[in-house]
Amino acid sequence: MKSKIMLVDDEQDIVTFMKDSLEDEGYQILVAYNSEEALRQLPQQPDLIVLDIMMPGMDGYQLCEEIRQHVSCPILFVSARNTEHDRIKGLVVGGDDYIEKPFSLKELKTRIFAHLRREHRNSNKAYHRIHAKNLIIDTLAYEVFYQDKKLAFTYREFEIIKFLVMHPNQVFSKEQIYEQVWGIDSFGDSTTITEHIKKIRAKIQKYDPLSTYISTVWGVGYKWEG
Amino acid sequence: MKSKIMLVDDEQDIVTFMKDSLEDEGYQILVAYNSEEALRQLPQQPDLIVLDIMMPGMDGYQLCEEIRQHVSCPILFVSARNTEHDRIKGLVVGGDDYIEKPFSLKELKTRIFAHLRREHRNSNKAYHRIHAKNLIIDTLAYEVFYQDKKLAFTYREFEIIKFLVMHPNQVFSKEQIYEQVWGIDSFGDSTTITEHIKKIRAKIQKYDPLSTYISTVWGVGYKWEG
DNA sequence: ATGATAAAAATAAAGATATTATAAAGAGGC
DNA sequence: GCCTCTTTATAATATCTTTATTTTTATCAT
Repeated sequence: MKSKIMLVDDEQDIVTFMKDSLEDEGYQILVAYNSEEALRQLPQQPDLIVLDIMMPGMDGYQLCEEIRQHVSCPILFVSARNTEHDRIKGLVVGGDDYIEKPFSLKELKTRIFAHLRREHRNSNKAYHRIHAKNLIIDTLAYEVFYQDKKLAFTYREFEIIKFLVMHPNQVFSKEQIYEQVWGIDSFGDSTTITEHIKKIRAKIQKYDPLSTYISTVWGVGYKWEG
Repeated sequence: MKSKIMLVDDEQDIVTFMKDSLEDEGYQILVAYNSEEALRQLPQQPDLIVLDIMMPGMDGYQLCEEIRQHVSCPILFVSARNTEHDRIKGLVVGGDDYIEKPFSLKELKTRIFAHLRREHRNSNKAYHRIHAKNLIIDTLAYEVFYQDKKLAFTYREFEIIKFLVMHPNQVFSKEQIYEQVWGIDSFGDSTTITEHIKKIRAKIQKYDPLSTYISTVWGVGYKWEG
């Protein structure tokens, strides 16, 4: 899946320069030569935005604040203005990074890469140990602990727990869970989820009878209580 | 909720300097004077890590890679080494930012704040939370809150609220609502909408008897007051 | 204006339906 | 053969829909 990057700068040469180079890396690029164009393209949901500060009309700072009303992706400022005050202001208005002009392409690329990787980490929640109430779920070792006791879950059970735990407070239908755990190309009856959930609940309840970990949202699905 | 920040640097003066200043800001601080200490404290799950590169024993780059096996929080490098190559390497091994020594406390604080804010944005998934007067509607968790109280809505009720909330101040006929919530191919009597609206109103009114959330437009339909 | 009338909406409660929980038996893999 | 997974049947609930009745609202004639 290609990441979408929006470049906002009134200097066409620099934009072209960045665009070509980033396209070589396999990114999909959206270009805007002023703030209004940028806002118009926002609905396309870029994964990252590179923003010049000095632009005619609405400047980069204002644009950034505006963008933040709608989108939470990383925003990198690029600017020739380079006092500490400028850098701080960039971060204050909602930016995530600040690169001085002139910059090397290599540094730009690396920073973009680092930011996207972090977004990816976040969406993946690649933590390998997740604490959830009184449980600790080790997604690599396939182990669940209640305090020092190890709870024994089967493969499917664990996969279900893992999936839910990684997206706490979000309701998933039986079908969604089935698809996630069994794979998109599996065909089978997702009523088996009900049964697995029951087993999971029973095992947890044995150690922690008071808390609810997986709750049923009637007519919708199941949800991990975070 | 205080954020937990871990400082890793072998220069004790600098650590103390940062620690005092960050504690003033209300952060909770963990201190490590070398990489081993840092790793030992990792299970305490800091929300952000500030990392010096040049340290005796395992250096900052190696430590960063090690940390990344376990934890996905933002890592800020702080270093006197300041070539482009150094900065890039920091990002490559999994860092999220690079601050040159000597740095101003103000810039350090601002960057820390910006990173934590981003984490917060990500974990909050604020896009799925709609604020409407005194209610907060969480479309992923299928939950509605009045201040801190959770209101219990059934599936259909929730879907109706969700639909109306997403188009505030716009009147929809019973048929339109029915079509939206039940699906275009459903056939049934949309008088059931009346009943559901009643239920919704009753539940909200229990907590907020003064405001009107859903108003009736006689002969036309219902409307969410935005 | 006023009151009668008709239409729409609100209410209440019972009946019907659908979803989930439970239990137990059967199938499949190592 | 044992463990896990899946299926099936049944029970328990929560939810949805319908119906009947009352109330509200708008319209219109007087």
